[in-house]
Amino acid sequence: MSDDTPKKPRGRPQTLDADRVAELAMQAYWHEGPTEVSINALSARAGVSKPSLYRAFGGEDGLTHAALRTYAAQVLAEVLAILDAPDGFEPALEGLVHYASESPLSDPGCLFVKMRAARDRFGPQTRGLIDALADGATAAYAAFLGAARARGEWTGRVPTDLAARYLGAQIEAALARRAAGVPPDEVRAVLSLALSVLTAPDRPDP
Amino acid sequence: MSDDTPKKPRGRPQTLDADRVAELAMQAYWHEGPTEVSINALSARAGVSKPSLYRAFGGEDGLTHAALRTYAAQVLAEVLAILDAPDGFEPALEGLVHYASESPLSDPGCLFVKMRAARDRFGPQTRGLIDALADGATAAYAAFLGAARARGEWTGRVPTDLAARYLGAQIEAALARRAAGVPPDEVRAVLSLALSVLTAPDRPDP
DNA sequence: CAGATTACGTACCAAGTGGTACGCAAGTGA
DNA sequence: TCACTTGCGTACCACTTGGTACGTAATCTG
Repeated sequence: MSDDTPKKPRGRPQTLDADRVAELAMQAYWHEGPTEVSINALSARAGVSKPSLYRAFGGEDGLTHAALRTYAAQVLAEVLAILDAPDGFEPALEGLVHYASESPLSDPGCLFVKMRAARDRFGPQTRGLIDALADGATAAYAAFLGAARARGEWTGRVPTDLAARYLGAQIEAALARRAAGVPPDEVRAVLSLALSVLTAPDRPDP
Repeated sequence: MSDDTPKKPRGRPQTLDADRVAELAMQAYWHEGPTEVSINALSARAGVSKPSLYRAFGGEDGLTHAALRTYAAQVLAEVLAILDAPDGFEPALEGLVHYASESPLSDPGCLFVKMRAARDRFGPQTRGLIDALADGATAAYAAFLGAARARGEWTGRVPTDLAARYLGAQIEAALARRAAGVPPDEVRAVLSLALSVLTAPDRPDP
């Protein structure tokens, strides 16, 4: 037990900061679109030679994987934390709407949504991470709605699993429209209207 | 007055059928995604030399423009005709839902939606057509809803222009999800739920 | 000091991109 | 028949893509 021995490596010291590069790649993919940024451009912008990139990430798949991983840890986690807010159902939902429609954080859209849309342009690692994150998101939505229902804060008639998929679809659509340049207040108006299906009281049977 | 004189051209007779090529390009862009099909591949598949393509369409912009034009005349027109169906509001809406969620016509998604999403990858002609079609679609939605309201078939409380944008956004999202491989019945479920906002009777003030 | 070991970037690779120069084939008119 | 006009495709262009072979610089061990 102790492979944490900090024995020094023998050769030339490493000067490439992989985390910094991953962060930079994430920003580039996020703001300009993952299919619009080439490895050539990225290595030039990061001031790092291409072979160094390949050494650190093992190819384009590794790079996109690292970028999405960084995004998930840095942005998605924070967003999903909204759902665990202790204020209850409707404030949490309002938090989600705010994030997806008008938050500056979502002004360039959502890297995950963009990568999901271009899913089959990526390698196996990245695809796997995309799928895992997608599953995680819908699971989080389902748990959120299930808990709200259990607490009696949500009394909608829509089945929980459909509502979870619906919520995910609407958030995703809002983020896509945001990335496409639709003004925030219009995105919000449409999204709020869509989610009113969940929050609206049961309509009386005719 | 008469430039319809059918005087024969003097040189070599033209063998390239531009309409056929445009149709073929449309199919390729539609089914495989407009950014996934290169001019090289297209000219090879059409059995036509690249210079011939450039002579007929004047470059990639002209080709994508022609493809989208073909799609609009051949598919979009038919879809928008659903809105003019004489059966009234709800059947027309149901027709739209059917088209966007489960019709085999929308199995590969919608070329217009795909090109709109990749809008700034195209040249000025194509971009112009994309914008024009987008305006036309929202105008058609607004006219549809306005007419239904005037006829008293639609009594929703949502303002007409918001409802039009909402309808457009939901249809577009459904088509995008369909192209992404989401199963038809799930697309339908989500879309129906979303549109129930429009068709649902006013909820009584609490 | 002399090896051994490691990370570095220059300079390359094949393949693909959109786009075109140019010679040649196939017609028409005189 | 012969010049002229027009459409056609071979064969190229410069450039970008993802990816790598290889010489060299920088460090540790002996």
